[in-house]
Amino acid sequence: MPELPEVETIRRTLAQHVTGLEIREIKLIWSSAVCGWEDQSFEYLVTGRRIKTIDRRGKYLLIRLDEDLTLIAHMRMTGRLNYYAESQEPEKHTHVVFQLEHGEVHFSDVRKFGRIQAIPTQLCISGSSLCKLGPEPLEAEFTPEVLKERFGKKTLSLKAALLDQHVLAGLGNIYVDESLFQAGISPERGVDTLSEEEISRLHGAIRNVLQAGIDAQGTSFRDYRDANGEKGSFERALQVYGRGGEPCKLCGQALERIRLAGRTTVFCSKCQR
DNA sequence: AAACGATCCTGTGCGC
DNA sequence: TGCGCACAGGATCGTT
Repeated sequence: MPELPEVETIRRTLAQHVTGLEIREIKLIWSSAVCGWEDQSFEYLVTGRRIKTIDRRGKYLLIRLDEDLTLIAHMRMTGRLNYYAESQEPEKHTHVVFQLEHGEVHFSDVRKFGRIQAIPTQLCISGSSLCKLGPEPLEAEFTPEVLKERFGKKTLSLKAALLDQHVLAGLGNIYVDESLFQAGISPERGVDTLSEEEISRLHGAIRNVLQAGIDAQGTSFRDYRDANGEKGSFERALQVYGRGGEPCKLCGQALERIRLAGRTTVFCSKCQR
């Protein structure tokens, strides 16, 4: 499932191929995957525009086009953006094909949850759901003090808080469980029970884990691929995610597997307090 | 206001 | 071997 490290990897691999290229034609195979601005169709807005840069905010990919238009793409669980230098027949779950002046980009999604939306760039700053997102965990402005402030007066579990994109942007089920393991803190703890030292440890663990994920080009537990169709390698470094019942790599005790905040949660009840 | 559950989808993998 | 069902999960919406 693309979380921050996976979306960042897609951003980097896609940008290498498509920066500066014009979008010549859109093929909509399943039109619900895209959404235009007001009554204008997605094809009308996007066709003929040039790709300037590609940014990322949390798990959102922001494809900046000229004339101040932005494509906001979200992969949800199984979405993919693939670049092909040569024209390709769309695969079974490909919903949109962007034909560029060189090559094409295919947006595919088995579970049909991913979306691409075209909106005026200024609306990304005020007026879209993007401006409600929490801070970027890898930016210098994100400090332990900011994390504490984001938790505020909430009383919910750490698991629920860290999955909430309004608290902190970019974490999903994999990296929340991994961060909490590295910090040695139980996902069941309320956010209001952490000491200063624990907040600081959690902050450091989140940044470590996300950076390691990016360095490994993401986690390909199931469906994730980058824009070149390559898998990531971070699944080999996973300490807890997907390892319920298996021995903890630190103490050997069997890892707990519970349901928390509506998500499968794996942790070590001995190492995480 | 905060927190929780239901919803959307389809492929995978399990049990019988 | 084959069938059916639970499960996986991010964000949004509605309800408590």
